[in-house]
Amino acid sequence: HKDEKPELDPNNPVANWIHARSTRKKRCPYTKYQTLELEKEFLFNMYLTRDRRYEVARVLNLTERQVKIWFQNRRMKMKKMNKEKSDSKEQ
Amino acid sequence: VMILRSRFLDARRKRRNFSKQATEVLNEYFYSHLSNPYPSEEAKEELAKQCGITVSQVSNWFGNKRIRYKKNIGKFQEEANLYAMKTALGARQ
DNA sequence: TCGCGTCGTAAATCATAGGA
DNA sequence: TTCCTATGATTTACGACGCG
Repeated sequence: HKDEKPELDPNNPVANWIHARSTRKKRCPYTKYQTLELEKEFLFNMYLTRDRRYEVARVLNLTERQVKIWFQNRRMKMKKMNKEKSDSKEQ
Repeated sequence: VMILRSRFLDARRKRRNFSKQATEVLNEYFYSHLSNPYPSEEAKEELAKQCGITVSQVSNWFGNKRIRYKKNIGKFQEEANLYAMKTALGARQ
């Protein structure tokens, strides 16, 4: 499977499940300010240019990778919200 | 129609736990696929239909169930045995 | 080959439903 | 009513894979 397998015990039902690598950064909730600024930027444009990404990361004290991933996640959230909206309208 | 609509909107505002029957269906699938509890998109749609919830909610349920089960297998042992027995009895019909 | 896109998920955290 | 804990939803962070 994709992520790491910490267990090698074949009797462990969890052995073949997907597991996050131990090197993965622990999730760190962003501050209200960081989230608000990211949302404002997203409203301005759903996709970041290289320069905007650098600038947003600098101002919010996040890495460019974090900003890139935040936008990816935000687009997925928007997609999900749109789907739910259309699902509830039909039938 | 408007009643159903407003009921749905209310349900979104205030989360309700799933019905006992829905939880039953989800647990049956989970424990009978314990070595690979990752339902396909089609399976999720079928489960959603059976449970009267959305596909997203099915995904959430499996995500929560997998991590909570993994975090404390012992706590779920009794439940696991119950559904294993239920599956075994069902298979004989 | 790089680099950013989506998709599905892990794991942590949030919010609060519900029961003792 | 007042705590808790269980449960459903949301938020970060990646792995896998696609495409230009």
